[in-house]
Amino acid sequence: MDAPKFPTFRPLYQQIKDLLLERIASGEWSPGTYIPSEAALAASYDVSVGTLRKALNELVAENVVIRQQGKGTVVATHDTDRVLFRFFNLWRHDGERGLPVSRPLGRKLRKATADEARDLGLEPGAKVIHISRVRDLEGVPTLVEQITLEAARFPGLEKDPEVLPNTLYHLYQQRFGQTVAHADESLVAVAASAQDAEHLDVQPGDPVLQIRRIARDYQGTPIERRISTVTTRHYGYFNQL
Amino acid sequence: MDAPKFPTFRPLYQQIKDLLLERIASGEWSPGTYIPSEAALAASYDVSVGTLRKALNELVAENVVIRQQGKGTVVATHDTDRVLFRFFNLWRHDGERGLPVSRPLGRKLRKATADEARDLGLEPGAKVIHISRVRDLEGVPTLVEQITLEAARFPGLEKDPEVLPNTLYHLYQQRFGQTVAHADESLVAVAASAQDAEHLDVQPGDPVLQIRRIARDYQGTPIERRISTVTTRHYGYFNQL
DNA sequence: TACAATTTGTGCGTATGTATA
DNA sequence: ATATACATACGCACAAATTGT
Repeated sequence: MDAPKFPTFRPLYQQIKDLLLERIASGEWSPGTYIPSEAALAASYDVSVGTLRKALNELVAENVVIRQQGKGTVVATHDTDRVLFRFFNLWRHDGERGLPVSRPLGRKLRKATADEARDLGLEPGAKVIHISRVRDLEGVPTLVEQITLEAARFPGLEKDPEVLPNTLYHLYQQRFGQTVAHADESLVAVAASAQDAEHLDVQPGDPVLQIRRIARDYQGTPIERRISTVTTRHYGYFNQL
Repeated sequence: MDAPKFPTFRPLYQQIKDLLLERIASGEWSPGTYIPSEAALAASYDVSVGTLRKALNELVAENVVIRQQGKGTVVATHDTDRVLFRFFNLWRHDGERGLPVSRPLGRKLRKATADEARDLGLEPGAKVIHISRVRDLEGVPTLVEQITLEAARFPGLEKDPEVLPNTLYHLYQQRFGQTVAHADESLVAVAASAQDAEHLDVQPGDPVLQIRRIARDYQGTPIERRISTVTTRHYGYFNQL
C-alpha cells in the first residue's frame, strides 16, 4: 500500500559483482584473462565463498565471464562460437545456419550524420568511421551492412587493418579494447534501394528486412551502430522467447 | 582430447527441478497456485533447503514460477504485464509501446494444411481451429494475425467464447489448461498480399514484416502456430541481445 | 599410468534480515 | 506484534574436471 521504498541497502553480493565488473571494464582483467580463484577473491574482499560465487554467477548469466570446473574463470572473448552466434541470428529456413563471408564495399573517416550522432550519443558533427560491406551466406549475397563507429574509440581503423576480419567484434576487442557486451535491435520491413538491390541480387523495391542495431559496452555506452539490410529469400531472423 | 562423455549422473537439484516442473505441467499445481514453501518441499523430498532453492531459482529463470519474499512461490500466469510483454515485441519507433486492440476477422474449424500440420506436429488432415484478426495500435491497424490451434486441445473454441479476449494466451491457460511457456519466432520481409494490404491500410506489394511463431508448452510440445503480418510504419520489432 | 594440486560444482546446515499477511 | 516465507550470508565437506608432475 505504501509507495515503493527506495532500497536502503544493496546486497553484499551485488556490491561484489559491481567491483568485479569494474575491474573487467577498466581493463585490469582484459578479455581472455583468467581471474583469481573463488577462494582468493573471497579472501581479498573478506566475504564468504558463497557470496562471491553468487556475484560471479550473475556475471556468467550476463555473458561477461565463463567458468569451467577445474580450470578457472575467464573474461569472455568474442572468438568463441557461442558468443559469435549470440550476435548473429540469421538461420536458413530449413533450420541450418552458416557463417557469413564478407566482401568490403567501402571504409572512410567522416563527420557523423544527425542520426548517427544520436544513436551513438555523440556531439553533432563528431568524427566517425563508416564501413560498408556485403556478406555472403553459402555463396549467396544475403546482407548489406552499414557500420558506424566513433572515430575516437577506434583510432586508425579507417585505414589500418588493410583487410578487415570477418568477425569485427573480435577485432574491436583485441585491437581497440572495445568489448561489445550487449546490443539492442529494431527490425522493420522496407523496400530495397537501388544499391542494396544490386548487391543482394533482388529488384529495387522488393521487400527486405532492415535490422538496426546499437551495440554497447559493459556500462551500456554505445560503441557501434549497424544497419543490416537482409534479403529473406533463404534466411530468416530467428528469436527465442 | 577425449570424446565428450555422456553425463553419468544428474545433479540432485536438477532432478528436483524436473520433479517440480512435472507437478506443474501435470496440472497438480495449476497457474496461479501457491506451491508449498521451501522448507516444506525440502523436507518432503528429503533434500537440503539450499538444493531446493537452486531448483526453484532455475524455474524462476525460465519464467515458470515467480517468487515473492514474504508471500511464497506462485506458478506464473499469463495475466501479468511482465509475461504479456514477453510475447509482444512491437515498439513504437520513439521507444514507447502500447497494447493492441483486436478486431475479429474469422474463426472456423477445419482440416490442417500440410504446413500447419508440420509446424504443430500433427497428423496430416488433423482437425484445427483457425482464427484471424486485425490488431490496432493506438487506433492504427498494424497487424494481421493468422492463428492455428490443434482442435483437440481447445474443444469448443471455434464457437464458444462468443467474443475472444485481447490476450489469447490467458484464455488458453484459464479455459483449456494450455500454458504457453516458450516460443520460437522467425522473421522475414514479404510483399503485402491484397487482403493484408486492405486491412493494414497499405498498398499491395508494399513491404511488410512477417513473424512466424510456434508457441510451446512446458515440455516443448507445439500449442499454437501464429503468423503475424505487420506494417512497420510506426512500429518495429525490438530485441535485446 | 598414476598421483597430486588446483579450481569450480554440488550438497548440507545454520543464522539472520526483510517483506507480507 | 506475530507468524510465515523468501533473501542474504556464512561455513564446511566432498565430487568432478583440469593440469602438471
